[in-house]
Amino acid sequence: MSSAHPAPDAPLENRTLREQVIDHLREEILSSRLEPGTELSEVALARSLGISRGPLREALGQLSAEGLVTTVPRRGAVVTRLTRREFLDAYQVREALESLALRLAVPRLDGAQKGRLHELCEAMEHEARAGNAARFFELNREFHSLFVGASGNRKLEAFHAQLIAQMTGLLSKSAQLRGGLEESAAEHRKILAAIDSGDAELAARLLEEHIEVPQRVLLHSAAQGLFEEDDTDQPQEEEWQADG
Amino acid sequence: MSSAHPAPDAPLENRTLREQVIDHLREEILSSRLEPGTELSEVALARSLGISRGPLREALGQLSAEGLVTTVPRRGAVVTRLTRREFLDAYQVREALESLALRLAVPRLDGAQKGRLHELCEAMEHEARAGNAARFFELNREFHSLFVGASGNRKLEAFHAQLIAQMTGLLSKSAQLRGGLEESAAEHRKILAAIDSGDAELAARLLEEHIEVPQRVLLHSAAQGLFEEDDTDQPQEEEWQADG
DNA sequence: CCGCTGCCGATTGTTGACAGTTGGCAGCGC
DNA sequence: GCGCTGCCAACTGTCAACAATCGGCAGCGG
Repeated sequence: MSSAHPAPDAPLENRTLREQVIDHLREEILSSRLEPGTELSEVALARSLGISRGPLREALGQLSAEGLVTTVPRRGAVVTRLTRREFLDAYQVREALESLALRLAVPRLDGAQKGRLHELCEAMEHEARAGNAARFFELNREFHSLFVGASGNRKLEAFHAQLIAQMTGLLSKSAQLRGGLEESAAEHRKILAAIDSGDAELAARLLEEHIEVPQRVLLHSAAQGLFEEDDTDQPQEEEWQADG
Repeated sequence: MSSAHPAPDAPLENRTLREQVIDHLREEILSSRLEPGTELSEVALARSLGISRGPLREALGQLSAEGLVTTVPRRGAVVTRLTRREFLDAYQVREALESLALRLAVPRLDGAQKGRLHELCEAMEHEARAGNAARFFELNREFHSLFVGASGNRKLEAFHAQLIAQMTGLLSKSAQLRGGLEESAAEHRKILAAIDSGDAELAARLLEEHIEVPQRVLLHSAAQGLFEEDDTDQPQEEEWQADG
Protein backbone atom coordinates (compact mmCIF):
# COMPACT_ATOMS: atom_id res chain seq x y z
CA MET A 1 0.00 0.00 0.00
CA SER A 2 2.94 2.30 0.43
CA SER A 3 4.64 1.39 -2.80
CA ALA A 4 4.68 3.81 -5.71
CA HIS A 5 1.71 3.59 -7.97
CA PRO A 6 2.33 2.47 -11.53
CA ALA A 7 0.13 5.38 -12.54
CA PRO A 8 0.05 8.62 -10.55
CA ASP A 9 -3.69 8.30 -10.09
CA ALA A 10 -5.82 5.24 -10.46
CA PRO A 11 -9.41 6.48 -10.14
CA LEU A 12 -10.57 2.92 -9.87
CA GLU A 13 -13.26 2.97 -12.53
CA ASN A 14 -14.36 6.45 -11.64
CA ARG A 15 -14.88 7.17 -15.27
CA THR A 16 -18.32 8.06 -16.37
CA LEU A 17 -20.31 5.79 -18.66
CA ARG A 18 -20.34 8.48 -21.29
CA GLU A 19 -16.55 8.69 -21.24
CA GLN A 20 -16.16 4.96 -21.51
CA VAL A 21 -18.54 4.84 -24.44
CA ILE A 22 -16.75 7.72 -26.16
CA ASP A 23 -13.37 6.00 -25.83
CA HIS A 24 -14.85 2.70 -26.92
CA LEU A 25 -16.51 4.08 -30.03
CA ARG A 26 -13.51 6.22 -30.88
CA GLU A 27 -11.29 3.20 -30.73
CA GLU A 28 -13.74 1.18 -32.80
CA ILE A 29 -13.78 3.86 -35.46
CA LEU A 30 -10.04 4.52 -35.45
CA SER A 31 -9.30 0.84 -35.74
CA SER A 32 -11.69 0.61 -38.69
CA ARG A 33 -13.78 -1.97 -36.89
CA LEU A 34 -16.59 0.47 -37.54
CA GLU A 35 -16.33 1.46 -41.16
CA PRO A 36 -17.29 4.90 -42.42
CA GLY A 37 -20.93 4.94 -43.40
CA THR A 38 -22.02 2.54 -40.69
CA GLU A 39 -25.35 3.55 -39.22
CA LEU A 40 -25.36 3.81 -35.46
CA SER A 41 -28.77 3.01 -34.05
CA GLU A 42 -29.22 4.29 -30.54
CA VAL A 43 -31.36 1.47 -29.27
CA ALA A 44 -29.25 -1.24 -30.85
CA LEU A 45 -25.95 0.25 -29.68
CA ALA A 46 -27.24 0.94 -26.19
CA ARG A 47 -28.52 -2.60 -25.90
CA SER A 48 -25.31 -4.10 -27.21
CA LEU A 49 -23.32 -2.06 -24.69
CA GLY A 50 -25.70 -2.87 -21.87
CA ILE A 51 -26.48 0.73 -21.04
CA SER A 52 -29.38 3.07 -21.57
CA ARG A 53 -29.75 5.55 -24.38
CA GLY A 54 -28.89 8.62 -22.31
CA PRO A 55 -25.14 8.27 -21.96
CA LEU A 56 -24.91 6.82 -25.45
CA ARG A 57 -26.63 9.86 -26.94
CA GLU A 58 -24.23 12.14 -25.11
CA ALA A 59 -21.29 10.13 -26.40
CA LEU A 60 -22.58 10.32 -29.96
CA GLY A 61 -23.08 14.04 -29.64
CA GLN A 62 -19.54 14.51 -28.42
CA LEU A 63 -18.10 12.35 -31.19
CA SER A 64 -20.20 14.36 -33.60
CA ALA A 65 -18.56 17.55 -32.34
CA GLU A 66 -15.19 15.90 -32.90
CA GLY A 67 -16.19 15.05 -36.43
CA LEU A 68 -15.99 11.29 -36.07
CA VAL A 69 -19.68 10.70 -36.58
CA THR A 70 -22.20 12.70 -38.55
CA THR A 71 -25.59 13.27 -36.99
CA VAL A 72 -28.65 14.14 -39.05
CA PRO A 73 -31.27 15.71 -36.78
CA ARG A 74 -33.99 13.09 -36.85
CA ARG A 75 -32.33 10.44 -38.89
CA GLY A 76 -29.69 9.06 -36.61
CA ALA A 77 -25.91 8.98 -36.63
CA VAL A 78 -23.44 7.42 -39.05
CA VAL A 79 -19.69 7.05 -38.93
CA THR A 80 -18.36 10.06 -40.83
CA ARG A 81 -17.51 9.48 -44.46
CA LEU A 82 -15.18 12.06 -45.92
CA THR A 83 -15.60 13.24 -49.45
CA ARG A 84 -12.50 13.53 -51.56
CA ARG A 85 -12.62 17.26 -51.18
CA GLU A 86 -12.82 17.07 -47.39
CA PHE A 87 -9.96 14.62 -47.36
CA LEU A 88 -7.80 16.97 -49.42
CA ASP A 89 -8.79 19.87 -47.19
CA ALA A 90 -7.77 17.87 -44.16
CA TYR A 91 -4.44 17.07 -45.76
CA GLN A 92 -3.70 20.74 -46.28
CA VAL A 93 -4.50 21.56 -42.68
CA ARG A 94 -2.46 18.65 -41.50
CA GLU A 95 0.50 19.88 -43.49
CA ALA A 96 0.33 23.31 -41.85
CA LEU A 97 -0.11 21.83 -38.39
CA GLU A 98 2.70 19.31 -38.59
CA SER A 99 5.02 21.78 -40.23
CA LEU A 100 4.54 24.12 -37.28
CA ALA A 101 4.91 21.22 -34.88
CA LEU A 102 8.20 20.13 -36.38
CA ARG A 103 9.67 23.63 -36.27
CA LEU A 104 8.75 23.85 -32.61
CA ALA A 105 9.82 20.33 -31.76
CA VAL A 106 13.27 20.11 -33.32
CA PRO A 107 15.03 22.27 -30.72
CA ARG A 108 13.17 20.49 -27.93
CA LEU A 109 13.67 16.83 -28.77
CA ASP A 110 15.80 14.96 -26.26
CA GLY A 111 17.92 11.92 -26.86
CA ALA A 112 15.26 9.42 -25.90
CA GLN A 113 12.76 10.92 -28.28
CA LYS A 114 15.22 11.00 -31.15
CA GLY A 115 16.08 7.40 -30.36
CA ARG A 116 12.45 6.47 -30.54
CA LEU A 117 12.16 8.21 -33.90
CA HIS A 118 15.06 6.13 -35.17
CA GLU A 119 13.42 2.99 -33.87
CA LEU A 120 10.19 3.90 -35.60
CA CYS A 121 12.03 4.65 -38.82
CA GLU A 122 13.74 1.29 -38.83
CA ALA A 123 10.55 -0.50 -37.91
CA MET A 124 8.72 1.27 -40.72
CA GLU A 125 11.36 0.23 -43.19
CA HIS A 126 11.07 -3.33 -41.95
CA GLU A 127 7.28 -3.41 -42.18
CA ALA A 128 7.45 -1.73 -45.58
CA ARG A 129 9.65 -4.51 -46.89
CA ALA A 130 7.35 -7.06 -45.30
CA GLY A 131 4.36 -5.37 -46.87
CA ASN A 132 2.53 -5.14 -43.57
CA ALA A 133 0.53 -2.00 -44.20
CA ALA A 134 -1.53 -2.02 -41.00
CA ARG A 135 1.49 -2.16 -38.73
CA PHE A 136 3.26 0.38 -40.92
CA PHE A 137 0.55 2.95 -40.46
CA GLU A 138 0.49 2.45 -36.74
CA LEU A 139 4.20 3.24 -36.66
CA ASN A 140 3.68 6.11 -39.06
CA ARG A 141 1.07 7.62 -36.80
CA GLU A 142 3.34 7.35 -33.80
CA PHE A 143 6.18 8.96 -35.75
CA HIS A 144 4.10 11.99 -36.65
CA SER A 145 2.41 12.18 -33.28
CA LEU A 146 5.71 12.05 -31.44
CA PHE A 147 7.06 15.35 -32.63
CA VAL A 148 3.62 16.93 -32.49
CA GLY A 149 3.56 16.00 -28.84
CA ALA A 150 7.14 17.20 -28.44
CA SER A 151 6.24 20.61 -29.81
CA GLY A 152 5.11 21.56 -26.34
CA ASN A 153 1.96 23.09 -27.78
CA ARG A 154 -1.07 21.38 -26.31
CA LYS A 155 -3.61 23.09 -28.50
CA LEU A 156 -1.65 22.03 -31.55
CA GLU A 157 -1.52 18.50 -30.23
CA ALA A 158 -5.25 18.44 -29.61
CA PHE A 159 -6.19 19.80 -33.01
CA HIS A 160 -3.78 17.43 -34.70
CA ALA A 161 -5.23 14.45 -32.90
CA GLN A 162 -8.71 15.53 -33.87
CA LEU A 163 -7.70 15.93 -37.49
CA ILE A 164 -5.89 12.61 -37.66
CA ALA A 165 -8.89 10.91 -36.13
CA GLN A 166 -11.13 12.36 -38.80
CA MET A 167 -8.82 11.17 -41.54
CA THR A 168 -8.40 7.67 -40.22
CA GLY A 169 -9.82 4.94 -42.31
CA LEU A 170 -8.88 6.76 -45.45
CA LEU A 171 -5.39 7.31 -44.14
CA SER A 172 -4.45 3.69 -44.55
CA LYS A 173 -5.51 3.96 -48.15
CA SER A 174 -3.06 6.75 -48.85
CA ALA A 175 -0.29 4.18 -49.08
CA GLN A 176 -1.42 2.89 -52.38
CA LEU A 177 -1.87 6.52 -53.34
CA ARG A 178 1.71 7.15 -52.49
CA GLY A 179 2.94 4.37 -54.66
CA GLY A 180 4.59 2.37 -51.97
CA LEU A 181 5.41 2.02 -48.34
CA GLU A 182 9.15 1.91 -48.94
CA GLU A 183 9.21 5.32 -50.54
CA SER A 184 7.30 6.71 -47.59
CA ALA A 185 9.78 5.11 -45.20
CA ALA A 186 12.65 6.67 -47.11
CA GLU A 187 11.04 10.08 -46.76
CA HIS A 188 10.77 9.59 -43.04
CA ARG A 189 14.43 8.71 -42.97
CA LYS A 190 15.34 11.96 -44.71
CA ILE A 191 13.20 14.00 -42.34
CA LEU A 192 14.84 12.29 -39.40
CA ALA A 193 18.29 13.13 -40.76
CA ALA A 194 17.31 16.79 -40.89
CA ILE A 195 16.00 16.57 -37.34
CA ASP A 196 19.25 15.04 -36.15
CA SER A 197 21.23 17.82 -37.78
CA GLY A 198 19.04 20.31 -35.93
CA ASP A 199 17.83 21.93 -39.12
CA ALA A 200 14.19 22.60 -38.29
CA GLU A 201 13.59 24.56 -41.48
CA LEU A 202 14.83 21.75 -43.70
CA ALA A 203 12.93 19.14 -41.72
CA ALA A 204 9.72 21.12 -42.01
CA ARG A 205 10.19 21.57 -45.74
CA LEU A 206 10.83 17.87 -46.25
CA LEU A 207 7.78 17.10 -44.16
CA GLU A 208 5.62 19.37 -46.28
CA GLU A 209 6.75 17.54 -49.40
CA HIS A 210 6.18 14.24 -47.66
CA ILE A 211 2.62 15.13 -46.83
CA GLU A 212 1.98 16.61 -50.23
CA VAL A 213 2.66 13.38 -52.07
CA PRO A 214 -0.71 11.73 -51.45
CA GLN A 215 -2.36 15.05 -52.15
CA ARG A 216 -0.94 15.22 -55.65
CA VAL A 217 -1.86 11.64 -56.40
CA LEU A 218 -5.33 12.24 -55.10
CA LEU A 219 -5.65 15.40 -57.15
CA HIS A 220 -4.83 13.51 -60.30
CA SER A 221 -7.46 11.16 -59.05
CA ALA A 222 -6.48 7.59 -59.40
CA ALA A 223 -8.63 6.49 -56.51
CA GLN A 224 -12.29 6.63 -57.38
CA GLY A 225 -14.17 4.28 -55.14
CA LEU A 226 -12.70 5.48 -51.86
CA PHE A 227 -14.99 8.42 -51.35
CA GLU A 228 -18.51 9.58 -51.49
CA GLU A 229 -18.90 11.92 -54.41
CA ASP A 230 -21.58 13.99 -52.77
CA ASP A 231 -19.81 17.30 -53.14
CA THR A 232 -23.01 18.42 -54.74
CA ASP A 233 -24.32 20.62 -51.95
CA GLN A 234 -21.54 23.05 -52.67
CA PRO A 235 -21.36 24.09 -56.30
CA GLN A 236 -18.14 25.90 -55.57
CA GLU A 237 -15.60 26.16 -58.33
CA GLU A 238 -13.21 23.26 -58.48
CA GLU A 239 -10.27 24.94 -60.06
CA TRP A 240 -8.10 23.32 -57.44
CA GLN A 241 -8.45 20.18 -59.47
CA ALA A 242 -6.65 21.75 -62.38
CA ASP A 243 -3.75 22.97 -60.35
CA GLY A 244 -0.39 21.24 -60.63
CA MET B 1 -46.62 28.61 -52.15
CA SER B 2 -45.22 28.90 -55.58
CA SER B 3 -43.14 31.98 -54.93
CA ALA B 4 -39.42 31.65 -54.41
CA HIS B 5 -38.43 31.07 -50.85
CA PRO B 6 -36.21 33.68 -49.26
CA ALA B 7 -34.17 30.79 -48.00
CA PRO B 8 -33.79 27.57 -50.00
CA ASP B 9 -35.17 25.57 -47.12
CA ALA B 10 -37.12 26.83 -44.16
CA PRO B 11 -37.27 23.89 -41.75
CA LEU B 12 -39.87 25.78 -39.77
CA GLU B 13 -38.38 25.38 -36.34
CA ASN B 14 -37.32 21.85 -37.04
CA ARG B 15 -34.21 22.41 -35.03
CA THR B 16 -33.66 20.25 -32.06
CA LEU B 17 -33.69 21.64 -28.55
CA ARG B 18 -30.09 20.56 -28.13
CA GLU B 19 -29.06 22.53 -31.20
CA GLN B 20 -30.87 25.63 -30.04
CA VAL B 21 -29.26 25.42 -26.64
CA ILE B 22 -25.82 24.92 -28.19
CA ASP B 23 -26.20 27.97 -30.39
CA HIS B 24 -27.60 29.98 -27.51
CA LEU B 25 -24.82 29.13 -25.10
CA ARG B 26 -22.17 29.53 -27.77
CA GLU B 27 -23.46 32.99 -28.52
CA GLU B 28 -23.61 33.83 -24.82
CA ILE B 29 -20.01 32.78 -24.37
CA LEU B 30 -18.68 34.41 -27.54
CA SER B 31 -20.38 37.67 -26.66
CA SER B 32 -18.81 37.53 -23.21
CA ARG B 33 -22.21 37.62 -21.56
CA LEU B 34 -21.04 34.43 -19.92
CA GLU B 35 -17.58 35.13 -18.60
CA PRO B 36 -14.88 32.48 -18.44
CA GLY B 37 -15.01 30.74 -15.11
CA THR B 38 -18.77 30.94 -14.77
CA GLU B 39 -20.18 27.76 -13.27
CA LEU B 40 -22.99 26.22 -15.28
CA SER B 41 -25.41 24.39 -13.03
CA GLU B 42 -27.52 21.90 -14.92
CA VAL B 43 -30.70 22.35 -12.92
CA ALA B 44 -30.43 26.12 -12.82
CA LEU B 45 -29.67 26.46 -16.52
CA ALA B 46 -32.33 23.97 -17.54
CA ARG B 47 -34.90 25.75 -15.44
CA SER B 48 -33.91 29.16 -16.76
CA LEU B 49 -34.22 27.89 -20.32
CA GLY B 50 -37.49 26.12 -19.60
CA ILE B 51 -36.26 22.71 -20.68
CA SER B 52 -35.24 19.51 -18.98
CA ARG B 53 -31.73 18.46 -18.12
CA GLY B 54 -31.41 15.94 -20.96
CA PRO B 55 -30.92 18.23 -23.97
CA LEU B 56 -28.96 20.65 -21.81
CA ARG B 57 -26.49 17.96 -20.80
CA GLU B 58 -26.01 16.99 -24.42
CA ALA B 59 -25.42 20.62 -25.35
CA LEU B 60 -22.86 21.02 -22.58
CA GLY B 61 -21.11 17.86 -23.69
CA GLN B 62 -20.88 19.09 -27.25
CA LEU B 63 -19.61 22.49 -26.19
CA SER B 64 -17.11 20.68 -24.02
CA ALA B 65 -15.85 18.79 -27.07
CA GLU B 66 -15.52 22.13 -28.84
CA GLY B 67 -13.49 23.46 -25.96
CA LEU B 68 -15.87 26.23 -24.97
CA VAL B 69 -16.74 24.75 -21.61
CA THR B 70 -14.69 22.54 -19.34
CA THR B 71 -16.45 19.62 -17.71
CA VAL B 72 -15.12 17.96 -14.58
CA PRO B 73 -16.68 14.51 -14.29
CA ARG B 74 -18.76 14.89 -11.17
CA ARG B 75 -18.25 18.53 -10.46
CA GLY B 76 -20.17 20.25 -13.20
CA ALA B 77 -19.26 22.48 -16.10
CA VAL B 78 -17.64 25.92 -16.24
CA VAL B 79 -16.99 28.29 -19.11
CA THR B 80 -13.46 27.49 -20.23
CA ARG B 81 -10.74 29.69 -18.84
CA LEU B 82 -7.53 29.62 -20.81
CA THR B 83 -4.21 29.74 -19.08
CA ARG B 84 -1.58 32.04 -20.50
CA ARG B 85 0.19 29.07 -21.94
CA GLU B 86 -2.92 27.76 -23.65
CA PHE B 87 -3.60 31.20 -25.04
CA LEU B 88 -0.10 31.41 -26.50
CA ASP B 89 -0.45 27.91 -27.89
CA ALA B 90 -3.69 28.91 -29.55
CA TYR B 91 -2.03 31.96 -31.02
CA GLN B 92 0.66 29.85 -32.65
CA VAL B 93 -1.90 27.50 -34.16
CA ARG B 94 -3.97 30.42 -35.32
CA GLU B 95 -0.94 31.88 -37.04
CA ALA B 96 -0.31 28.66 -38.96
CA LEU B 97 -3.97 28.29 -39.89
CA GLU B 98 -4.52 31.84 -41.07
CA SER B 99 -1.24 31.90 -42.93
CA LEU B 100 -2.32 28.86 -44.90
CA ALA B 101 -5.76 30.37 -45.39
CA LEU B 102 -4.36 33.57 -46.80
CA ARG B 103 -2.08 31.78 -49.23
CA LEU B 104 -5.05 29.80 -50.49
CA ALA B 105 -7.44 32.72 -50.52
CA VAL B 106 -5.45 35.41 -52.32
CA PRO B 107 -5.80 33.89 -55.81
CA ARG B 108 -9.48 33.17 -55.16
CA LEU B 109 -10.77 36.45 -53.83
CA ASP B 110 -13.25 38.16 -56.12
CA GLY B 111 -13.98 41.86 -56.39
CA ALA B 112 -16.83 41.86 -53.92
CA GLN B 113 -14.75 40.15 -51.26
CA LYS B 114 -11.84 42.51 -51.74
CA GLY B 115 -14.27 45.39 -51.56
CA ARG B 116 -15.61 44.08 -48.29
CA LEU B 117 -12.06 43.81 -46.95
CA HIS B 118 -11.50 47.46 -47.84
CA GLU B 119 -14.73 48.40 -46.10
CA LEU B 120 -13.69 46.48 -43.02
CA CYS B 121 -10.28 48.11 -43.08
CA GLU B 122 -11.73 51.58 -43.20
CA ALA B 123 -14.30 50.77 -40.56
CA MET B 124 -11.56 49.41 -38.31
CA GLU B 125 -9.54 52.57 -38.72
CA HIS B 126 -12.62 54.59 -37.87
CA GLU B 127 -13.46 52.57 -34.77
CA ALA B 128 -9.81 52.63 -33.76
CA ARG B 129 -9.78 56.43 -33.79
CA ALA B 130 -13.08 56.44 -31.93
CA GLY B 131 -11.65 54.03 -29.39
CA ASN B 132 -14.58 51.65 -29.74
CA ALA B 133 -12.81 48.41 -28.95
CA ALA B 134 -15.85 46.11 -28.99
CA ARG B 135 -16.93 47.14 -32.46
CA PHE B 136 -13.32 47.03 -33.61
CA PHE B 137 -12.93 43.42 -32.65
CA GLU B 138 -16.12 42.44 -34.33
CA LEU B 139 -14.78 43.94 -37.55
CA ASN B 140 -11.42 42.36 -36.93
CA ARG B 141 -12.99 38.96 -36.59
CA GLU B 142 -14.91 39.38 -39.80
CA PHE B 143 -11.74 40.49 -41.59
CA HIS B 144 -9.85 37.39 -40.58
CA SER B 145 -12.80 35.07 -41.07
CA LEU B 146 -13.47 36.41 -44.54
CA PHE B 147 -10.31 35.14 -46.14
CA VAL B 148 -10.40 31.97 -44.09
CA GLY B 149 -13.81 31.33 -45.61
CA ALA B 150 -12.53 32.33 -49.02
CA SER B 151 -9.73 29.79 -48.82
CA GLY B 152 -12.19 27.21 -50.08
CA ASN B 153 -11.01 24.78 -47.42
CA ARG B 154 -13.92 23.80 -45.19
CA LYS B 155 -11.88 21.87 -42.71
CA LEU B 156 -9.60 24.85 -42.29
CA GLU B 157 -12.60 27.07 -41.80
CA ALA B 158 -14.09 24.76 -39.20
CA PHE B 159 -10.89 24.43 -37.20
CA HIS B 160 -10.30 28.16 -37.35
CA ALA B 161 -13.78 28.90 -36.10
CA GLN B 162 -13.29 26.45 -33.27
CA LEU B 163 -9.99 28.01 -32.35
CA ILE B 164 -11.27 31.57 -32.48
CA ALA B 165 -14.22 30.57 -30.33
CA GLN B 166 -11.87 29.15 -27.73
CA MET B 167 -9.82 32.32 -27.70
CA THR B 168 -12.74 34.69 -27.45
CA GLY B 169 -13.02 36.67 -24.29
CA LEU B 170 -9.29 36.96 -24.07
CA LEU B 171 -9.09 38.07 -27.68
CA SER B 172 -10.57 41.44 -26.91
CA LYS B 173 -7.87 41.92 -24.32
CA SER B 174 -5.11 41.48 -26.86
CA ALA B 175 -5.66 45.05 -28.00
CA GLN B 176 -4.12 46.52 -24.95
CA LEU B 177 -1.44 43.92 -25.39
CA ARG B 178 -0.81 45.19 -28.84
CA GLY B 179 -0.43 48.73 -27.67
CA GLY B 180 -3.21 50.22 -29.67
CA LEU B 181 -6.05 49.67 -32.08
CA GLU B 182 -4.67 52.07 -34.63
CA GLU B 183 -1.45 50.15 -35.06
CA SER B 184 -3.46 46.99 -35.58
CA ALA B 185 -5.60 48.74 -38.17
CA ALA B 186 -2.48 49.89 -39.99
CA GLU B 187 -1.23 46.32 -40.11
CA HIS B 188 -4.49 45.21 -41.66
CA ARG B 189 -4.09 47.94 -44.23
CA LYS B 190 -0.67 46.65 -45.17
CA ILE B 191 -1.90 43.09 -45.46
CA LEU B 192 -4.75 44.24 -47.64
CA ALA B 193 -2.32 46.06 -49.94
CA ALA B 194 -0.38 42.83 -50.39
CA ILE B 195 -3.63 41.00 -51.12
CA ASP B 196 -4.60 43.57 -53.73
CA SER B 197 -1.25 43.20 -55.43
CA GLY B 198 -1.84 39.46 -55.56
CA ASP B 199 1.28 38.69 -53.54
CA ALA B 200 0.07 35.84 -51.36
CA GLU B 201 3.53 35.15 -49.95
CA LEU B 202 3.98 38.72 -48.77
CA ALA B 203 0.45 38.88 -47.38
CA ALA B 204 1.00 35.69 -45.43
CA ARG B 205 4.29 36.94 -44.04
CA LEU B 206 2.75 40.24 -42.96
CA LEU B 207 -0.10 38.33 -41.38
CA GLU B 208 2.28 36.17 -39.42
CA GLU B 209 3.97 39.26 -38.06
CA HIS B 210 0.60 40.78 -37.32
CA ILE B 211 -0.48 37.79 -35.29
CA GLU B 212 2.86 37.53 -33.57
CA VAL B 213 2.66 40.96 -32.00
CA PRO B 214 0.36 40.06 -29.10
CA GLN B 215 2.34 36.88 -28.62
CA ARG B 216 5.54 38.79 -28.00
CA VAL B 217 3.88 41.22 -25.64
CA LEU B 218 2.30 38.35 -23.80
CA LEU B 219 5.60 36.55 -23.63
CA HIS B 220 7.22 39.52 -21.98
CA SER B 221 4.22 39.31 -19.71
CA ALA B 222 2.74 42.67 -19.03
CA ALA B 223 -0.70 41.23 -18.41
CA GLN B 224 -0.86 39.33 -15.18
CA GLY B 225 -4.46 39.19 -14.05
CA LEU B 226 -5.96 37.99 -17.29
CA PHE B 227 -5.27 34.33 -16.82
CA GLU B 228 -5.41 31.50 -14.42
CA GLU B 229 -1.91 30.57 -13.44
CA ASP B 230 -2.68 26.92 -12.98
CA ASP B 231 -0.04 25.64 -15.34
CA THR B 232 1.04 23.50 -12.44
CA ASP B 233 -0.19 20.16 -13.70
CA GLN B 234 2.49 20.25 -16.35
CA PRO B 235 5.95 20.89 -14.97
CA GLN B 236 7.25 21.10 -18.51
CA GLU B 237 10.22 23.34 -19.16
CA GLU B 238 9.30 26.89 -19.93
CA GLU B 239 12.26 27.89 -22.06
CA TRP B 240 9.77 29.35 -24.49
CA GLN B 241 9.51 32.21 -22.06
CA ALA B 242 13.13 33.12 -22.56
CA ASP B 243 12.98 33.09 -26.31
CA GLY B 244 13.05 36.32 -28.24
C1' DC C 1 -6.30 22.89 19.88
C1' DC C 2 -5.89 19.69 15.87
C1' DG C 3 -7.25 15.85 13.11
C1' DC C 4 -10.40 12.29 11.92
C1' DT C 5 -15.02 10.03 11.24
C1' DG C 6 -19.57 9.92 9.92
C1' DC C 7 -23.65 12.21 8.34
C1' DC C 8 -26.20 15.51 5.08
C1' DG C 9 -27.53 18.53 1.43
C1' DA C 10 -26.77 19.43 -3.23
C1' DT C 11 -25.49 18.16 -7.66
C1' DT C 12 -24.53 15.03 -11.28
C1' DG C 13 -25.07 10.31 -13.59
C1' DT C 14 -28.39 7.05 -15.24
C1' DT C 15 -32.64 5.06 -16.28
C1' DG C 16 -37.17 3.97 -18.36
C1' DA C 17 -41.23 5.80 -20.28
C1' DC C 18 -43.72 9.13 -23.17
C1' DA C 19 -44.36 12.08 -27.21
C1' DG C 20 -43.36 13.67 -31.78
C1' DT C 21 -41.53 12.98 -36.32
C1' DT C 22 -39.87 10.44 -40.35
C1' DG C 23 -40.04 7.40 -44.25
C1' DG C 24 -42.27 3.63 -46.31
C1' DC C 25 -46.19 0.89 -47.71
C1' DA C 26 -50.81 -0.64 -48.42
C1' DG C 27 -54.99 0.68 -50.29
C1' DC C 28 -57.96 3.62 -52.77
C1' DG C 29 -59.37 6.56 -56.60
C1' DC C 30 -58.66 7.92 -61.33
C1' DG D 1 -51.36 1.08 -64.67
C1' DC D 2 -50.28 5.38 -62.14
C1' DG D 3 -50.51 8.72 -58.54
C1' DC D 4 -52.21 10.14 -54.26
C1' DT D 5 -53.91 9.68 -49.47
C1' DG D 6 -53.75 7.83 -45.16
C1' DC D 7 -52.00 4.57 -41.86
C1' DC D 8 -48.06 2.22 -39.57
C1' DA D 9 -43.83 0.88 -37.59
C1' DA D 10 -39.46 2.41 -36.10
C1' DC D 11 -36.73 5.69 -34.61
C1' DT D 12 -35.20 9.82 -32.32
C1' DG D 13 -36.26 13.82 -29.04
C1' DT D 14 -37.72 14.95 -24.51
C1' DC D 15 -39.03 14.42 -19.92
C1' DA D 16 -39.34 13.34 -14.91
C1' DA D 17 -37.81 10.21 -11.38
C1' DC D 18 -34.23 7.26 -9.25
C1' DA D 19 -29.56 6.30 -7.71
C1' DA D 20 -24.82 7.40 -6.83
C1' DT D 21 -21.29 10.56 -5.71
C1' DC D 22 -18.99 14.73 -3.89
C1' DG D 23 -17.90 18.59 -0.63
C1' DG D 24 -18.72 20.44 3.69
C1' DC D 25 -19.81 20.43 8.49
C1' DA D 26 -20.89 18.81 13.05
C1' DG D 27 -19.31 15.92 16.49
C1' DC D 28 -16.00 12.98 18.63
C1' DG D 29 -11.43 11.47 20.06
C1' DG D 30 -6.68 12.36 20.82
